[in-house]
Amino acid sequence: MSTPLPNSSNAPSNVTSLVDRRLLHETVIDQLRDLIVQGELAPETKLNERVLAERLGTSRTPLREAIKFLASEGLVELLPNRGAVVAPLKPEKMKEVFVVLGALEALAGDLACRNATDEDIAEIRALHFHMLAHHARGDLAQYFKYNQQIHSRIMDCATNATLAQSYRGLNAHVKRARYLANLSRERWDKAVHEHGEILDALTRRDGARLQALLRDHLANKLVLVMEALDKNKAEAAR
Amino acid sequence: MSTPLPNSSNAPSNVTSLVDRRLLHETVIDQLRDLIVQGELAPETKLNERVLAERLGTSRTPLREAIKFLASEGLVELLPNRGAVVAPLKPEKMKEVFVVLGALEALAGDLACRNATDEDIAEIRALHFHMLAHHARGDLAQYFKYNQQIHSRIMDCATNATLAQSYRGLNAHVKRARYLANLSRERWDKAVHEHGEILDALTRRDGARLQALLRDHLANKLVLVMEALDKNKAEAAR
DNA sequence: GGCAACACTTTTGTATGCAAAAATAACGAA
DNA sequence: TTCGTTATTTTTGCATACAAAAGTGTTGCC
Repeated sequence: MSTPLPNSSNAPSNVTSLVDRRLLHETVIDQLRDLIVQGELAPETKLNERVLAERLGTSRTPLREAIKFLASEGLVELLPNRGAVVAPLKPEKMKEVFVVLGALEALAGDLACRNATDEDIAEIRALHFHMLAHHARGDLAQYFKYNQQIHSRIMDCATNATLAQSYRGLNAHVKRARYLANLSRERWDKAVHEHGEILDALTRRDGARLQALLRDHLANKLVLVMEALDKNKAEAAR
Repeated sequence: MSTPLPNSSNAPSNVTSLVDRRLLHETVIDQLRDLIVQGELAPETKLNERVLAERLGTSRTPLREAIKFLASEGLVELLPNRGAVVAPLKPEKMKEVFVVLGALEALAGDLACRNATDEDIAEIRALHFHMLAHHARGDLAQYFKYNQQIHSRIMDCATNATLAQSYRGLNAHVKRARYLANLSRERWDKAVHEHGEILDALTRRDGARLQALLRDHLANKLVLVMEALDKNKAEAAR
């Protein structure tokens, strides 16, 4: 997968190629995570080591290490003596994740109100308008992208790497459900409106208010995901 | 947890020994985590694969898988082409962890107030008195044990496995700092008093109050750990 | 003595090999 | 047919082997 820049500069050889310090099993972790989050590997898919290793152009050893890593993140489940599967998308699990995510985002919002610079907030406002543009155009994919970026920026403004990491891990689960969403225009408009309020609270640095807004925002998103999950299940049963 | 009833019936032998389904790399994960949390492997210790594998009576392959798993939990750090080290105990990191842990415990407390049965609370009260006993006796180790159990029980009462897992992961970091504590009697008494209030709030199922108490309790603990960390650093520099 | 270049050792990262467990297929009896 | 049993294949789990990188020591030069 695209060997990154095979040292095109004619630099002296003692420079231990600052580019490809990337380890194979780390790229495998990222690739595998992407496959799962993008839904390319559907929930409950069995991860056949031989096949996957070949697909990723590596051997089983780094792949197995990557699987263990992602197992700790919860994206895959380890079945003793039966390998691993992509973690199922259970409604019950989703509820749990959203509750925790709500607490983490609320915390991030509160911290962000204290720690964000005016430039940070300006940048989030810019992203917000980009998002509005894609909403107006009805471009869901781009909308999601900027939506994620906004939440991600708020998280960054909290300046708590540990918080950010916990968030990312749990958010990966939610991202998997994204493609199910199939947002109604009404819901979509509502979510956008909520984002407006979120931006306001952040601008006013009203931590308590922002906390509440983010929690609600997530609760609404949960409802959406649950509906989609139910519909999906109904279709599968049909 | 708890392998469910190891086949007490005299069933035919085709039942593949429900007891030792435990996989080697899983036991290695637990062993290694323990070594780190108990402080047997001090922060920043280089994890020599050959040596460690021998020590744990296994080969490098399962050990490396375990290391990747714990890296995702944050207990070890991966250094590209240079192996792995036990994650350092940085004050900055501790602050971060405590903030997140505060949010998670607060959430757990709130949920516990709604979901705990009266029996659950009775059991926590029992543990509380055990803890008081060990406090009275000045037995710090046993005190810590029951202290942990109480917090752990509250977490269980929240009945959110995802929350519990996030909590455990972060709490592992804190546990590592435990042996540094060197509690003054005054501080200790204060912590015990806080626990009394925590039990009260839980008994009255006052979620808002319990949240605040747990957050404060953790904030106080952070102060303690920071002092210990500073003292430790000062000694190391001397 | 200090330091740079080189050879050598150790350690990590990846691939492969092999044994045990699980999945699957083939077979036979009710 | 359907179920249960057994043989075969596949897959996993662990150990080992090999190559590349990092680490260490030595030599020679200033």
